[in-house]
Amino acid sequence: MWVTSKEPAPRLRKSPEQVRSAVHQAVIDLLSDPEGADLTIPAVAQRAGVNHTSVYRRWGSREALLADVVVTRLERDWPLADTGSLRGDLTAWAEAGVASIRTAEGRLLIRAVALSMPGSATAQGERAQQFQRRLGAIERIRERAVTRGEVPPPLDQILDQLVAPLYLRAIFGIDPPASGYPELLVDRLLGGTGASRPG
Amino acid sequence: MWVTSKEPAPRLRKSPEQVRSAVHQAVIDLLSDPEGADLTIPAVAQRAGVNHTSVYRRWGSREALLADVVVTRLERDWPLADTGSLRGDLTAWAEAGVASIRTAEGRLLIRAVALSMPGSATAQGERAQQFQRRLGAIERIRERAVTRGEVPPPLDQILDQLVAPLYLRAIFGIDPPASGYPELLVDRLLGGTGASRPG
DNA sequence: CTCCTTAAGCACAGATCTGTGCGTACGGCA
DNA sequence: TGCCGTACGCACAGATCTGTGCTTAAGGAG
Repeated sequence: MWVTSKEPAPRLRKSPEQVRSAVHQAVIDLLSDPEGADLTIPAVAQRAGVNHTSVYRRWGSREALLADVVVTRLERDWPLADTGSLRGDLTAWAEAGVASIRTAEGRLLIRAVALSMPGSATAQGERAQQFQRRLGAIERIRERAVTRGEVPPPLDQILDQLVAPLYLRAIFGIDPPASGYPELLVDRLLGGTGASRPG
Repeated sequence: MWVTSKEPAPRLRKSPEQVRSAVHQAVIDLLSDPEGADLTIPAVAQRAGVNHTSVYRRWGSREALLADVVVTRLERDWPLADTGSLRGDLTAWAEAGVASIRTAEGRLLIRAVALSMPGSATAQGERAQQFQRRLGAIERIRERAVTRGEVPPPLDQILDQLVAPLYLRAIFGIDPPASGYPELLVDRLLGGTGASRPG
């Protein structure tokens, strides 16, 4: 009894880059697509068309994988602009954020920033630290402003009035006002028209 | 070969209320205590000294259990005050929030509000809706203000300037400024001293 | 072309989670 | 006191996740 085409199954193998790309996309898909798919490593691997051991060995854990995807995509989709002024930089940053929030993927990524942090209370310092890294863009904006001779608001205030609204809306899926939102936030932060100019 | 004390193991059983209480506390403990304990139902049950089937049958899923704990505790720890004025109500609400944020348990609960939502993008509407329920306090504060003849800021603005900073700090474990923070937030929202008085 | 390092795929197994059926303790009620 | 519904604990089992050892394909260096 012969089985036709008994070739030993070409076993086509993906290159490391293909694996990386496919797995990343699979994570996004699983976060987006089904209702409450629980983003397990076998599920990701299957969706990516990759053996699950490849994922286990490369990333080690679900947390690490998620963090990798989030950092990679967010740094690509929510970049740091350099417009030459504090107000311009903050507005550009907020605009990029609003644009991200308006896409399903963007909301998922920002939300995952909160989820991907180590979940314990003991690790609260870690979480703050990781988040601070994500806030590197804000810090650099402030530093550039100082170099220029501008006086930026303290980080706490930027957190409260610019970062927090964007993150809250992303996490809970609340649409931002239809138009002028980035400018509105920056105006509230810096004052009506241009209050942050040096003396 | 006789085994000494062959009594059939008294099989001491907890009452439903004891189970509920022990399980709730176990969830809090597991969220707080270890590094990255993953809050599985067996783990919760073991920590609570309860059979895991009890948890499965009563709550059904990890998500439902977490949501139950969060709602119960938050409504207890972050209540809604009635001070007789919009400014007073908002300040009291913010003060309660800051107090919660300063405790490890409070941060965990608020953070869990975000985590306990159904994780899919499709269910974004649901998440917003659930969050809106948590915002019932804010809505009631606004309604009472309107009844009094005051003109409260739109919900969006309260979200941006009062709710978002508190939630962001809770989720990412960023300590609020040492003193005067609730008043600071409310002042930014309503204006320096008492701008929300009716005409 | 050959060697060599890297990493993907396969087979297999232990651990853990999830869920079901059954017996029975507890509290309320007549 | 006896009956009865609720729901807790136990035993057991299927599914799924997590991880290991091995083989082998792919790409670069000499």
